[in-house]
Amino acid sequence: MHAYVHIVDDDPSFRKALERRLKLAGYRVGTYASARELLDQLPDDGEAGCILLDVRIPGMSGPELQRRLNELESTLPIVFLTGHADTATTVQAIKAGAEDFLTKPIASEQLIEAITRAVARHELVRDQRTRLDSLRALLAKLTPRERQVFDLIVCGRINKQIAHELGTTERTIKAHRHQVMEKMQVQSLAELVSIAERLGARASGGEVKA
Amino acid sequence: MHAYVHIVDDDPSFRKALERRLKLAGYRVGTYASARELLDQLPDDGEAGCILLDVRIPGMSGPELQRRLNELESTLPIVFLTGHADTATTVQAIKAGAEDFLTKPIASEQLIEAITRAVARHELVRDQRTRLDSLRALLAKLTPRERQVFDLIVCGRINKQIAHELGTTERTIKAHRHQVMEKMQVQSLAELVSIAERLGARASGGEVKA
DNA sequence: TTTCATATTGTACCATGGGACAAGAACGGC
DNA sequence: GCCGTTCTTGTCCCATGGTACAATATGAAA
Repeated sequence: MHAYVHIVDDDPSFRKALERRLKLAGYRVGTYASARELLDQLPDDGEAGCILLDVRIPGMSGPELQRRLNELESTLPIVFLTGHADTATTVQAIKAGAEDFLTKPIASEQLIEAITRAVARHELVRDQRTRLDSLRALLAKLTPRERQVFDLIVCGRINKQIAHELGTTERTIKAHRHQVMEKMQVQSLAELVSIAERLGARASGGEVKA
Repeated sequence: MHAYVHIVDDDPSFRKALERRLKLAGYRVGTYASARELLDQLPDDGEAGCILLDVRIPGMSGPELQRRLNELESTLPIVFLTGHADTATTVQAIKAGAEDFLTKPIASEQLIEAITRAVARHELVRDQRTRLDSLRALLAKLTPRERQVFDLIVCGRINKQIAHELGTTERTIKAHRHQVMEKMQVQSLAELVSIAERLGARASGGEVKA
């Protein structure tokens, strides 16, 4: 495996030591002295890996970096690694999605274990993300009108109703509907609804607004 | 609000003090000296509330009780409240879904805040659970045959294919299909697929096994 | 044995979805 | 002005879904 571990810590000697340990374990390693540094050369979500992050670092703190990465929709799991763990910070970090929260000094064995878990999870969420992105890309290719029709279709409306709601004819809706099925690359209504559900792009609507 | 707070702690004086504090704040309170005690008179998930749980209690530990409650599919959020918080335990508890992890002594303000959050979340998950249970109940009312048809319908198969796969006629499938729509209380295929997605009871199947 | 739930099947008939074949109108960019 | 995209609409025809009206068969339960 060629998983990439990104170490963010302000202590150069600690970074070096960790880097050596991890490279021996077969990981590729990137080191960063600050949150800023990591953000500037943002690691590629595309390859499996994780972030080893100190809580208290100069400038942007570990948890702040975590929040920033979440905003950027990074999928890289974060393993916190800190000398001084207070409960509130720990709770916050895990709630915010951190994969783990470890305290220095840490036994290699434990560290590797945590990294292995993190990398494994990354592969899962990364794949999941990729699939969703593909679907989102398809959806984005719909024209505004097609998107309207899409929404009504997955709400269970029939062509006649859609035509009425959009102030056009059934024939027109059939045309749009055809385009929607084509662009979304599905053969059945079931698949279309399934996609809508997974994208959260449905209004469940059983009720027809009279 | 009449939210119910369930206190599990082996220290009688602490329980009493906490009980007083919370009753003054307008909560209804149940106290338990051990995990066993709480499990024996399992609180009703139906009314909003949460559990205040000490980590180190005689017999079953806090985290063990948490695991047990998860197995029992309890929706009551757990707020851990302990004198001695080690990082590993904290991480585990939050990962296992605990709402919060606080340390004694705790200021009333902070405690109430955590409880308020926990109760609010409980109302959400409880409602969510109720909705899912209703759907599951509907699904459970399908006969084995109807369930087979349901599965194939939400995979996007058409009657003809379903009939072939189940070794029967299209007409029969129409009958079952009618029953399925009736029992699941839906008017459209879209709704049916939506339900299947939410219950995780679908095989996404776009591919027809030739 | 009778009764009920389940599974099965048939014949019409109508509503809806969807494709083939064709084409007009509005709008923005080259 | 010409071209491409989008939105629009029509007719004909067939496939599929859905319902009404009926009926048979099997197995378990009363």
